[in-house]
Amino acid sequence: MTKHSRQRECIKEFLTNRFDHPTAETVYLNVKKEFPNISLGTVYRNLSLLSDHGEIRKLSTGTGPDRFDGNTAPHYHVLCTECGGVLDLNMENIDHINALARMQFKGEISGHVTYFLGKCPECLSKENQK
Amino acid sequence: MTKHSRQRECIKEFLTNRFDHPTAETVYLNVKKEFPNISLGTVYRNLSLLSDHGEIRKLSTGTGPDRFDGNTAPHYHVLCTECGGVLDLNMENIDHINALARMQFKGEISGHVTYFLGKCPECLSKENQK
DNA sequence: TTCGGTGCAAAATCTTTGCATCAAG
DNA sequence: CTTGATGCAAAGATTTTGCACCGAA
Repeated sequence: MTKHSRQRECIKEFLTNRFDHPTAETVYLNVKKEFPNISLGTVYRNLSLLSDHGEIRKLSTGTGPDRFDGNTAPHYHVLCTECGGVLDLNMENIDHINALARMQFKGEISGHVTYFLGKCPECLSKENQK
Repeated sequence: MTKHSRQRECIKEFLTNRFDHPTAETVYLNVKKEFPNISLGTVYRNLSLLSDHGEIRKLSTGTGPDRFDGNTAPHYHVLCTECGGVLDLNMENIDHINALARMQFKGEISGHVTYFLGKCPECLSKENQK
């Protein structure tokens, strides 16, 4: 029931080649180069659709707009508290914390959302230069 | 430099006695009973201030408005994917994951944000009644 | 031809802010 | 008095949506 769309394909491809977890606005600005008439609404619609289909991942950072990740393999992120950037973290899987949560919870635990806070290498070195 | 304010005191007290992690809107509606003229803006300003001072905690759930917790002791939460409610989880501390993150990250890790996804006991039992 | 997708603009949702006035210290 | 806090309304930021038209199957 989902038809093919060149815009959606372009959005997905863009995300697959970016590793800085861009916002919808950034995706919009870039996809606009290939589709000058595309609208932000279409970008949001496609990002939701791709995310619902598990083809991309949506990241909510608690501050500012949501970000999107073309890498759907399980991994974690670090949110830089200085520049607001989001970096990948290839740390080992920590699904064992789900079991810890289940130990005292009377409902059902299906998973968890975790991201780390800190400073990215760039902001850290700028700081040390002072 | 922070002056005392009866409104802020009331907001804090309200949060201290609620355990369902209300949104700013809910805080507003309730504090309004005591201060009929209070405005949403004042509620937001005070929630930010209290949060900055570490007197309450702000919870971003990735869906819908932020929620606030009067309990500042470290603990985790479960977000019910059915009703959207947020429940406390008194599980053991998992700060060891910060060390795991540091193992491969070249920047600085200061902490983490984690919440679990699942179904609360109420939604789970309603589901089983079908 | 059919029905999902698009562009555009308006609306919805959540939060912040400017400003005149109020009240705590 | 002085200065932070408040109430109100307007503005901001982000995301969603209605609708007429377009394009994929």
